[in-house]
Amino acid sequence: MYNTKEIEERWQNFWKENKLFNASNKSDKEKYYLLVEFPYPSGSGLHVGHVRSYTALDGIARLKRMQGYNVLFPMGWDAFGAPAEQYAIKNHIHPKKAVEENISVFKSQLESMGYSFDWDREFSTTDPEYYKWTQWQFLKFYENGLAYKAEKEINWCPQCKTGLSNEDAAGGVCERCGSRTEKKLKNQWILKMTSYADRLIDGLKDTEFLEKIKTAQINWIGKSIGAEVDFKLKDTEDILRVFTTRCDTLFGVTAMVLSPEHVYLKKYEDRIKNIDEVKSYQQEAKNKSEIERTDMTKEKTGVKIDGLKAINPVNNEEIEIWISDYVLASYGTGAIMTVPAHDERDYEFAKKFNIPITQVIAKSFIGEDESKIREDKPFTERNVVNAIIKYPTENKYLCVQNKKFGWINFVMGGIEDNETPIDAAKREIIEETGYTDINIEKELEFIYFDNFYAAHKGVNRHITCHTVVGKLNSLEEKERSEEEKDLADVLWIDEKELKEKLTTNAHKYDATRVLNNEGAMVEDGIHINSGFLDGLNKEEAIEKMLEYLEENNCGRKTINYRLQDWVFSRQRFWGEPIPMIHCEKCGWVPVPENELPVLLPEVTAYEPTETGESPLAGITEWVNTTCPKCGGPGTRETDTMPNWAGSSWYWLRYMDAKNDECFADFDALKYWGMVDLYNGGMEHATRHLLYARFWHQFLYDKGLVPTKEPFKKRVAHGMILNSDGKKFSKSSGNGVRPEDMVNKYGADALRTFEMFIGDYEKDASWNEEGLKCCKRFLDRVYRLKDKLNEKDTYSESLENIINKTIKKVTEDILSMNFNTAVSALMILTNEYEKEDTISKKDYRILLTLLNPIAPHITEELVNINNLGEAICKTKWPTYDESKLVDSVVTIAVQVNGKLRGSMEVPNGTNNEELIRLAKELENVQKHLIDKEIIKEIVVPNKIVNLVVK
RNA sequence: GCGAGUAUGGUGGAAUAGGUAGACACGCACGCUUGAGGGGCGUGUGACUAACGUCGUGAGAGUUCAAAUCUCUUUACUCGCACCA
Repeated sequence: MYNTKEIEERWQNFWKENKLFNASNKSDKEKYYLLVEFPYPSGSGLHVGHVRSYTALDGIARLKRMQGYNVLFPMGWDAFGAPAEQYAIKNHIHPKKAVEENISVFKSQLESMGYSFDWDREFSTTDPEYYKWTQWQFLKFYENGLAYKAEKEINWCPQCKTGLSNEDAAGGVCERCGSRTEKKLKNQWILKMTSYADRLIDGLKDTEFLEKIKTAQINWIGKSIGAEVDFKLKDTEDILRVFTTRCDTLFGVTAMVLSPEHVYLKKYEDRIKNIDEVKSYQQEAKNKSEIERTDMTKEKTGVKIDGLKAINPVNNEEIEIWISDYVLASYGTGAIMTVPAHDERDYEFAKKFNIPITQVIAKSFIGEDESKIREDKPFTERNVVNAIIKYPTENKYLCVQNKKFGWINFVMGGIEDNETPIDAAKREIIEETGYTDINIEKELEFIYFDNFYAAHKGVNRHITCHTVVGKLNSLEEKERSEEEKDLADVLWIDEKELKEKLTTNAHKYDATRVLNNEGAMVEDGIHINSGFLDGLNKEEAIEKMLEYLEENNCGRKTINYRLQDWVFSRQRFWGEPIPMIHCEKCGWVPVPENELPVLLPEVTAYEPTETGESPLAGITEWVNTTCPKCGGPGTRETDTMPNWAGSSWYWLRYMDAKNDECFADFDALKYWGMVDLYNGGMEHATRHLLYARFWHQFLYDKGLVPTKEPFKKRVAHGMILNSDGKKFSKSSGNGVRPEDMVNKYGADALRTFEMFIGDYEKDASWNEEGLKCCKRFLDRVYRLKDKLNEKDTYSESLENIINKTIKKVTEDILSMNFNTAVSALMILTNEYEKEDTISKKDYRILLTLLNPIAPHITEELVNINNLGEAICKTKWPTYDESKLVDSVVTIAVQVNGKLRGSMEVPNGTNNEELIRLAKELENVQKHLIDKEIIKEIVVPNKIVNLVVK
């Protein structure tokens, strides 16, 4: 019928020759900046996943251009980094050469898809003209004290022989090669990203990122507000500083725990009597992989330090100090105070090593239910025990039901002065239920408070509850007193029903604690055993404790972040050289700006070295240089930047890509401002976006860019999965190559299909049948040319649907609901097919609306049918509001909310008339017989509902 | 464990200021076209029922004249973070 290849090439050349998609930096038009993450030009070529997001934004770009915007829609290459280097090593070609080849494949693939990129602004992060400015910006960080060199334990991948950021080595596995990472000390360049932590959170307010992206970033930064507390180290001048979010629990501290890397272990080596044991534990921790260390299912380990003790600043108690690998060196101060009563991990540790557990917070049900007390009666204090007793053989629990009020609860009663809670429980069980063969196993560790009106004594009880747990060995019993029999019935309640049937929240709480076998008491409550904090709730207690700590100079309010500074060094060849020179006399000296870029030297071997140094370290003629400051001998930094560096400012370069005076002219930066819409994968929601925002915020602070934030709106496309719903992977060899699909069905069909495949934000499974159907749809559009008549106005019968479709397609594309936009165009096509003939204008409007998604075939059809100027040179259509209204509407008629009929009426028929007509419907009348209408509900133009009785 | 999200026919998915659930497709069935295949065209297609009807948006409650949509509870799956003190 038609040759897609021929048509596509013709129009791609037409766009190129006429430079139709080049954005101008000077224009009266309103600007619109669309950005897709620039690809990594890998050896495997373009993926169907790329096609999805590029087509989506291309559609928006084409539509916006036709709407009269000056659209910037650029493309470039993120070509530095380990994968390009690995690829080069594997295929024995220079990375530069490999990158060039890959880029040319990628570019021709992109061009064959018909994307409307402004190729005049293309660049690669590996171009010296680009990385000159990446280096220049690094120097700005350095000048402002935000780049520093530090000896830092890094994640080391023995396979790739390189240092990795925490991000690249998440979970103790190298992101690139999947091998286990080790820890290694290295002197690294680090960017002080943590000093922007708050800004990175606050700045989100100025963006319209997807909510889930905002939360992901906030979680990643992991801000937590707490306090530093200084414990005196007994018999020394030192203090042991810890970070805690719960300084209110300081009276519950029963141990201190240091991370195995803590500096005091070295410093006080001589005092530690069991230093050998400590050292071997440190060694063990070091040898463990990150995975083993962070495996939460494993049991806690640790060693008590014999010879060091800490002093609790609130009560001067001496506290034992331990080391354990559950305390991380990298967070807070690398040491913690242990409050086993109220922290799960500390509880587990304490149980394992028999560390005392001191309850300092008690759950309280007081004030929860005012109806339980009588305001006119006095309060009395009482100690009470609840007995949770299991049936001898089944999962049932012993309860009693009050005959007068119906309340159900566990056996409970007061504890007399000479009794333990266990004694009291036994006595009460015998009295209340008659069972005698009782085995109390334990008393729960944590008490709680409750209150109620004790009717038989005429007083309100303020009770302190102890809970005991046990079972009956047998159902042996003795007769209960008449009084008890009158008061309550004995019930056995199944484990599953327990929480529903128990009356009070306090007893439900007890049931939960026992059934779930709960450990630490982590809920909020009232402070006890806490000196000046007793009786306070959590917030009050934290505030008061902070005051105390500050007055006594032993602590202060502090904020901690999960986010860490950005390790900016890589021991690799294929990256931007870090433009620093080391001089024996002057230390680290920046390369003068006029000597930038520091070019990568030509080398023959770029494989990483066994020593862990960058391959650059071996090239003495490159390394040896003179110190820019004193003129003496100097050596160049041989580490290179991570591949996140080049992508941390690339959107700025697009604004003025050929500038050789500066990274981009300030007027150009001002003209384009924020990226209006930035699309990329969810996998970049934290790392790339945070690095990019950090970088941009810094440039803003230095007055180098005009906006606080780089991106206004960020969206994320769903992945294209294979037909089994799994990720495409190289190893399983199930990839779909876009060029194969283009050859078979054409670029337009592939574009249309990937837009129709489903919700843009959700993952979608590849299915070639669906692609065929989209090709069929385009064929149908093509065949409509046979119905053309000579008229140049909309066909009257189609006017309404045409206007509706203009509205729908415009809104849907701009709101990224591409699937429903395609669906609307299919519906319009169906309508056209029902007509005997269609006008030129009818046809042209369909082709125009379809153009952003299928640009080649639509231009071709306009051209061969003499429908006027090329679509991409014309205005995007607007709809006529007055033509959107249907003259006749269908009204659904319901009786009691159930559909009983429908009727066609003129639009705007009044309510009385609608009700009258509705009642006349045969099927409706049937349901009105012998019924009285009590309510008539009308939603104009939609529904009539008759409520009958 | 914490955080976020998702759940609708045989399938992909439509429909949320609450208002005819299943648009548009795929698949399937039947028919027409064709020597046949492919392709095209047409009709039908949530379940149960002979039918009137009844049921139906993961499950269970609730609010309402009316719930896929709002509230509460709950299950499963996906993603992110995870011994973060």
